[in-house]
Amino acid sequence: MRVSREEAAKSRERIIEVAAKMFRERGFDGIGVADLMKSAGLTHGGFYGHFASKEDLMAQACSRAMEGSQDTLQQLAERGGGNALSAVASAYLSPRHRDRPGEGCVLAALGAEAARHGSPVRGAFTRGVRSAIDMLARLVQGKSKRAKRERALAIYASMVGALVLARAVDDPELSEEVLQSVLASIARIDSSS
Amino acid sequence: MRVSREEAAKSRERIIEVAAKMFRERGFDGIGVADLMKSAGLTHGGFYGHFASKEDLMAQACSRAMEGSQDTLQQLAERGGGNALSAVASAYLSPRHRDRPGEGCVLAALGAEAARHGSPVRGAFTRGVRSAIDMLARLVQGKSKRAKRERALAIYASMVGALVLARAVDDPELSEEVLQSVLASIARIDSSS
DNA sequence: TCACTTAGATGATGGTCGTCATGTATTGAA
DNA sequence: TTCAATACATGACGACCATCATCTAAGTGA
Repeated sequence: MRVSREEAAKSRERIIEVAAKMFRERGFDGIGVADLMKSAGLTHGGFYGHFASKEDLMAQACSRAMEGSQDTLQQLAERGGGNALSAVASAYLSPRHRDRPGEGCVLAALGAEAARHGSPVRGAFTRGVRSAIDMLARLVQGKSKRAKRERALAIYASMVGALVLARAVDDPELSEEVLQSVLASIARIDSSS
Repeated sequence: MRVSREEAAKSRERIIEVAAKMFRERGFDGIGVADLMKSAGLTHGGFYGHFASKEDLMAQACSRAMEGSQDTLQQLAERGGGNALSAVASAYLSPRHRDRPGEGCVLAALGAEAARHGSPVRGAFTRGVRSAIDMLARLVQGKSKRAKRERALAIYASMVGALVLARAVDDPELSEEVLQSVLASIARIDSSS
């Protein structure tokens, strides 16, 4: 059942896209190659024609997911106008984001697991973190470039941590409180001078 | 090979202790029941005499790890004297903590994975988060109890997020920068009125 | 049009996993 | 001292896993 070059490229994209979503939803170990391929409308056999290994796909899926998040945040920032940081932060710290890990931040969903993997995966995360920091640094207030960057890092860390906490916790009220408190704190960090 | 009640209780403790460490190091899916039991000096057969399932052990191991972290932070706070928060934060955000997940914060190591599990595991996390917040709220400055708690939550989230970022990232310099920036930010949050 | 290439399907490999049934030796109670 | 209870060992189970060999049918370049 051969398909055209074009179709094959589309298949490859579909696999990466599906993987980017399902890894975030279920974790790297929570979904197997065969199920991934089935979700992309294929059987497991063709997998190793597209990717060197599952870890190879993991790295590519993480890169893809990072790019997606980057685009989303960029759009939020542009639409947010004068209050770009607050637009970004309140979308990131929304119940909607908390409840849809498959479309959300890769760091919050897979950061801890990524730490246990090799260079390809970690490299994707490193690039993603760098560009997120750069983007946030453009949105925060601050006297110097240095101060802005430091603030951006602190804000990014608190957003990621808040999402991890809000997801791990069983009590909806506590979960909500985490999101709200960190949102308030970010506003305070940004407006302090 | 039967053993005294006392010995059996010790075995049980050993299994929980080993699991608390290895789950944090390798993730819930990264270590199997058989290997866990071998690390505790036993064979896999006795496992289901002590625990109802692997998930049952996961929950108990997380509770145990939470208690351990709580004790560690408590000691740091007491020894830190007037600067208790800074003592806690700089230990939490140290390279040592980053590089030893097996003895460190469960939230940072397993929070994202825990979100994909059932009530027993999530419940352990909920209790752990609550007591960490309560402890931090006693260390931070603030006008009201309410303000202290909000600050404690924000600080906790930023610490957890910073550790996740610092571990996920491949570049040692960037990793160090994350820890330092968040440490500085926490000091600023605490001293701002 | 024909030969070559190749995307993807089928199926098998050896390994690991959680879980449970059974055996056995020792403890703890009568 | 005897006997039931039980902590742990051995071993097996069915399910799943990543990976690869092989086959096929259809696209591609000549």
